[in-house]
Amino acid sequence: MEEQKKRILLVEDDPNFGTVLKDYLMMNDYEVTHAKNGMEGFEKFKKDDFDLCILDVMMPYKDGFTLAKEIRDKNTDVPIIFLTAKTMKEDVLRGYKVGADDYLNKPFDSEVLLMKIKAIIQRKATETISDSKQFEFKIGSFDLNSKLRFLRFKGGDPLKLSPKENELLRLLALHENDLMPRELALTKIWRDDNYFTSRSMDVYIAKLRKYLKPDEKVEILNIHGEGFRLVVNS
Amino acid sequence: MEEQKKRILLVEDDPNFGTVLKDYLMMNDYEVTHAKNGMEGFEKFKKDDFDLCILDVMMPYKDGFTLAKEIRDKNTDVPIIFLTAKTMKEDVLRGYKVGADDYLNKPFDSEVLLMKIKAIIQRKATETISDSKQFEFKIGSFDLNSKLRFLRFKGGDPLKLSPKENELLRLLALHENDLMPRELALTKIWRDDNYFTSRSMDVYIAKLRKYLKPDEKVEILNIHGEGFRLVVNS
DNA sequence: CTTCCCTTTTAACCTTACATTAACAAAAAT
DNA sequence: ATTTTTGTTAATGTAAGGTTAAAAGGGAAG
Repeated sequence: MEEQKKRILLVEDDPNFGTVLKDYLMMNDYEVTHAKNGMEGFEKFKKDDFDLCILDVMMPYKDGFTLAKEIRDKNTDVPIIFLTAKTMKEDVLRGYKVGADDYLNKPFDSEVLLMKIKAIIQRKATETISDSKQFEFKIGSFDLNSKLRFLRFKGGDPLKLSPKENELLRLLALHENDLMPRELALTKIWRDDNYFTSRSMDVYIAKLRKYLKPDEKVEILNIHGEGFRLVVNS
Repeated sequence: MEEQKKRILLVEDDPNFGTVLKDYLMMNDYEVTHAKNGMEGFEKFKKDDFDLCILDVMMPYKDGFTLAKEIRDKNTDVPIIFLTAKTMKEDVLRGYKVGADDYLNKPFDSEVLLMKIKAIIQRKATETISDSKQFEFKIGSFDLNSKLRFLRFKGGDPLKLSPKENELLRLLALHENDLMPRELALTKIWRDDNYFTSRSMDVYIAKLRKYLKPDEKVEILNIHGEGFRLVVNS
């Protein structure tokens, strides 16, 4: 059963150690983004959604704590694990202060790290209850519930949407009446922008158009070379 | 306002170390129950509600893991911290398997322990908001008593549920009409998310559907790749 | 220790759901 | 005019879920 891979942001300045760790994590089915310093780490963090951050404490320019604090300011929820050089009590305490979820002393056992990662990610998974209103949209006379993945026309029987259909329609709805760039959907939903994913997206646009036909006020327009626009005519 | 003191169950066979640790925790405003071995630990656990369990791994008669497993069977939520004699990888891994939240190697720094305790208790506190003591549910014309593990249809003869059936139905009921993520059930009930546990869960879903058949208004819907939804149609 | 019963997991087989790719048509851009 | 982009439908391959049955565990009682 292919689960969605969990995404990890790894910030580690030692290139050897960083690469080894990255490879190890990737071998264990995580999608890893490796940043070589605090600056880069923060940039990458802002660009993407991660399920976990692993931060080295000792780094030039911007140490792990400072980075963690910045990350916490943007997002109070991502779990953070610190890698500390050795048992430095101050480090550990400071880490917890900025809201770390755990720490590991180098050198550490890789299997233990894996277990911690698993435990932490699972923990977060159970916490995530519901931010309901993020997931409900009105599109003309349709109701889209993108958490339960259905589309209902005027209180009729809900039409089940596939994950991709759902995500795409949701993105369009988020940009209602505005341009939803092709590239955006491809990078956010397909996580890759190439000929095939692009054609795949077109197929999904066709499906959505079919679903939305019952309300002739709602249409998905193409903006050649740019993307699509979900419009609701009054 | 006087905060309710957090209750800790400390199971540690070394009388000296145990007493010192207990005193230290009490000095830091925790209410501590100290059990000298696994048996006693379990007895005390059953008698009271605790916010956290700290278990020594190495104990005569009943080691920390066995105890943890018993505790987990009774309560899937209490955080557990293990104290391991030294960095024994096997211990650590085994600990996580039975659902530990963390572990500490002896000798450890007491301040670090305090931080961990604080972090863990806080974590649970944010998780456990409304989800407190919900053990009785109305599901269409069924009554589920998940404390006694039975399901009754319109006041008829109660059907006895197995532990897993019960837990699963309870989770579904807690999320009635909403998505109950697969991952949630697997991590909370099966404590592991892999192909086999996932298939096992499907088997249980089939069983529950059979049990719920008498009321055709009640159904368990699948949301492909996400989880299940217990719906009660009006 | 063995047997029995209850629970859970594993296996097997089948159905449904999804995403991708191909193929061809139509628009739009150059 | 012809190259690129988009529209649409259908075919294909794979993964997830439904269901039943058999195997494996585990605890209590004999």
